[in-house]
Amino acid sequence: MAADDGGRRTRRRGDELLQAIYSAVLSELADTGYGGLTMEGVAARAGTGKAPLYRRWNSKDELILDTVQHGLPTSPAPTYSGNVRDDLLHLLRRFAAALTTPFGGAMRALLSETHRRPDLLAALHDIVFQPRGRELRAMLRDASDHGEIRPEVIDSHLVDIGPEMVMFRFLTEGPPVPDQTIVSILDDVVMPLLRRCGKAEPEGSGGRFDDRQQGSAARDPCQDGDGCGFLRGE
Amino acid sequence: MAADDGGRRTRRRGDELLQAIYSAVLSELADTGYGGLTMEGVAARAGTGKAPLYRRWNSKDELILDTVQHGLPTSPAPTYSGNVRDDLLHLLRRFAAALTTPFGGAMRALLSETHRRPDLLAALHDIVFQPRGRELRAMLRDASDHGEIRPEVIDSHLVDIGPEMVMFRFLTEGPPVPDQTIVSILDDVVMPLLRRCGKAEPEGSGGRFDDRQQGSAARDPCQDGDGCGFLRGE
DNA sequence: GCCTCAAGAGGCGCAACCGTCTCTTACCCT
DNA sequence: AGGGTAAGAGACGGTTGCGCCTCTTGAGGC
Repeated sequence: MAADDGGRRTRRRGDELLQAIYSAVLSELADTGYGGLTMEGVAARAGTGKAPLYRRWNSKDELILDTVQHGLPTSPAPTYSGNVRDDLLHLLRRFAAALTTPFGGAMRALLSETHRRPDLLAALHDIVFQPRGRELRAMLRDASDHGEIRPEVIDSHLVDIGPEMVMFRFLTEGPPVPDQTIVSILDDVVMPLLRRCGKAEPEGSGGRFDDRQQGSAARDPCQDGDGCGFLRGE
Repeated sequence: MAADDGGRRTRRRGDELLQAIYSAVLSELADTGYGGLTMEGVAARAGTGKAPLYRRWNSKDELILDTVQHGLPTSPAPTYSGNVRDDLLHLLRRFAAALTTPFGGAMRALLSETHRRPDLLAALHDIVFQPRGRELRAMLRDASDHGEIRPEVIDSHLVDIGPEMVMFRFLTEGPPVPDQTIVSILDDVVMPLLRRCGKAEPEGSGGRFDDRQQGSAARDPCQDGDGCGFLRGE
């Protein structure tokens, strides 16, 4: 009955079983969505029974949260090679490729539930967004040291636009994100913003801002140094 | 039992009832998600029974698709006032405000299902993305005629970045999108890209593109004139 | 004011899933 | 080798929603 074996004779335990369950949760999320995920479906896909699930987790929500915290695939940190465009292109392509795996479907399903599950949103930020944002910024710092990009953008949200737009295209058009879309995002949006183009001064005519709380954020977000996670300030 | 009346004595018919059902569907989508939406929940929230639902639609999927096609709230088309930044700021704020209503929650729920429901994705594009993209472009054409922005960006995806980023922030942080985020998106990303900053030429060193299919798309997307819907080419 | 139609309410059988449980049996430790 | 532990499988009662149904009653046309 197991989905991924033809007639396994061995009986898995411990970490091997755990990884199979995590993998099954991601696939179930991708296939059936958050609301459609069932414990029986996870058990069947993992080739196990419900008892091992309920022995480890008390509920579906706990299982999913734990999967986010410990069962998501990891990706290697980007490194600076001397050409920041090549590095970013590689990073965006890797990201787009990852979204074609169950990881992408799971992300889609999880994002639709974040307003009902703040703990899940926090976990996504802790596990996915902020670590990858930190790695990306470390790489861009090297690029900045070589004069390839403006240093002041590194601590701004501008850095995150590339992955954000790839993710957005994934969400609204589904995988795979075409390679030419990735290249366009990089060359038409990301590189111009990172390289030379400063921020636009609001038109000289009239009041510069009609906002209440513009402060420094509207002009130079995150200049305070922290508060610049991958997708949101922390 | 009805959610929105205290003890209605009247009995609604025709369009009044239809609108109540559409509204209930949107609220249910926002509250319970796509998988969590039930016909009984819709009926209860609309203050009606299941029979009027099944009299009009054969299934849950049909009801939801029809709601997308006929029950979504409309927004006034943006007009050019002489200052494109003010107009875009107003547009983005209006969009962000709309996302705090059940419309936003419904969009979140629907987007998580688009890979399973291509018809739904197509409906979203036909009803939401493309019409609004057309209106936005019409407004920007006026701005271009006044020399406020570069004319060549109007038929590119750059135009859509503003709404896209607001939507992305909504999806990953939940409503409401802070006003300073909107202002930052506008002044740090959208206006610089629309105004003066050309696209980046890939570094002179080495091969310009290591892509297979760069063609014209990587350098000047959508210069062919069509294929530039709000969120995707058509 | 009568008559028709459909709204509002909810019962019904069916199916799926939950969370618990029992039972057998493979794995691991000593 | 033997014994404890947990994996794999699935039965169970309970709950929930589906889709269909009936029934009563208010609304609107004539």
